[in-house]
Amino acid sequence: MSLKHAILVLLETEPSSGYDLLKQFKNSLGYFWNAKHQQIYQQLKHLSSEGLIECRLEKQAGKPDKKVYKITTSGVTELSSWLTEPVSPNKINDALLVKIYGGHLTLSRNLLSELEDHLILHQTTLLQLKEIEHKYLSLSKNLQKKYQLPYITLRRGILGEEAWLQWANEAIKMIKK
Amino acid sequence: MSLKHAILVLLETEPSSGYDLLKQFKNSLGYFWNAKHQQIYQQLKHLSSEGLIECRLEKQAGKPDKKVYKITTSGVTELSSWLTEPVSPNKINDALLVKIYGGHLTLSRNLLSELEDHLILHQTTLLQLKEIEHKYLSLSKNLQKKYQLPYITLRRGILGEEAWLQWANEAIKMIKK
DNA sequence: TTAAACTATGCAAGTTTTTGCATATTTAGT
DNA sequence: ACTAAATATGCAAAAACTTGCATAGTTTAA
Repeated sequence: MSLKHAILVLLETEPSSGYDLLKQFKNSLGYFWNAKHQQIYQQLKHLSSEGLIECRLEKQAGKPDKKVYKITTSGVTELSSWLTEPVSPNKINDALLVKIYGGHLTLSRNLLSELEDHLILHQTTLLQLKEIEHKYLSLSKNLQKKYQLPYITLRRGILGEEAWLQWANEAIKMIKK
Repeated sequence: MSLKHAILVLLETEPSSGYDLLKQFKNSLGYFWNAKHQQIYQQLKHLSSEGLIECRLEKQAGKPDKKVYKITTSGVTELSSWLTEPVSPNKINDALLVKIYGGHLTLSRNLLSELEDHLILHQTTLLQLKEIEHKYLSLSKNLQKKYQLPYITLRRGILGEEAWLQWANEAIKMIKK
C-alpha cells in the first residue's frame, strides 16, 4: 500500500495539512495517485499514531484552524527504506475498456459518445500537463536539475495522455466504419 | 464498481467457472482489469445471490469439480443498463511514479534498476499483445468484424505499453546524465 | 443579497480488496 | 520417486477505500 508513502513523500518536501495534501493530490501527484479527502485524513491519523509524522495546530485569521503535519526522522527512515524495496507493478482497472470489450450489447453511438466525453477530459489534462512542462522548461538549469524527478513523472503523464488520445481517435474511427 | 460488470461481460461471452474467469483475467481482460481469485469467488457468490448469474456443478474426471456460472436474463439486463450509463474516469495509482517523484532520498542506481526491472515486464507484455494482434490480423474479414471491440481494447494495451517504454527509456537517459 | 464555491476537518457505516490459511487431485518435469 | 505447478474452491480476518452525513466560517460571482 502506498497512499502512506505518497503522503510521506509529499510531507518530506514540505509540512502540510490534510487539505493541502488533498490539493497536491489534485495537482502534481494527482496524475498518478488519487485519494479522497477521507482517505487522507484517516491516513494522517494513522501515520501520526505510528509516529511517522507529527502534527501542530496552526491558527489562521479568517480561516478555520489548520493541523499542519510534518514528517519525523522515523518517517524519513521508513520512506527511505520503502524506496529501496521494489514496488509491485501497477494494478490497472479501467472500466471504459471493460465497457468497450462488452460493447456489442449496446448501440455503437453509446460507445462513441462515451469515448468522446473521455476524449475531452484527456485533452484538458494533456493541456494542463503541457503548461506545467512549459513552466519547467523555462526554469534555470539549476532549478531544472532540482525538479528533475518530478519532471520525469510529468513526462509520464504527457506521454501517457498522448498515447491515450491517439488510441481514442483510432478507436472512434474503427467503430464508425 | 465494475468487477461485477467485468465478470458479467465475460460470462455473457461464455459460461465459466471462477477458475476460468481467473485465467481470463490473466489473459485478455487482464491487461485492463485485475482481480485476485478471492475477489472473483466472492463476487460470483454475490452475483449468484442477486440472481444475475446461475451456477451448475460439473463433474470432471481427474480434476476437481467445477462450478460453472452462466449469466441470467436479469444479468443481461443489468449489463445492458450498465453499458448505457457513463463510466467514471479511471483511478490511477502508480507506486513507481510516487517512488520516482520522491526518489531524491535514494541513490539513482536504485531508481535505475527498478526502472529496468519494470522495463522488462513491459517489454514482455508488449510482445504478448503484439502476438495476439498478429493472430487477429490473420483472421477473415468476418471474424475481424466480430472481434472488433476486443481488438480495440487490445490496441489500447499496445499503444499504452509502447508509450510506457518510450517514457522509461527517456527517464533512464535523464537520470543517467 | 443570496447562492455557490472554497477552506478545513471529521465520524460512522458500509463496501471492496487483500492476506493468510486451508484442502485435494493431477500432471509434468527432474 | 519426488517436487513443483496447475486445477479448483473457499473461510475468516484485516486493511483499505467509499459514501453519506455533519459542521462552520470566508470569499466570490451573479
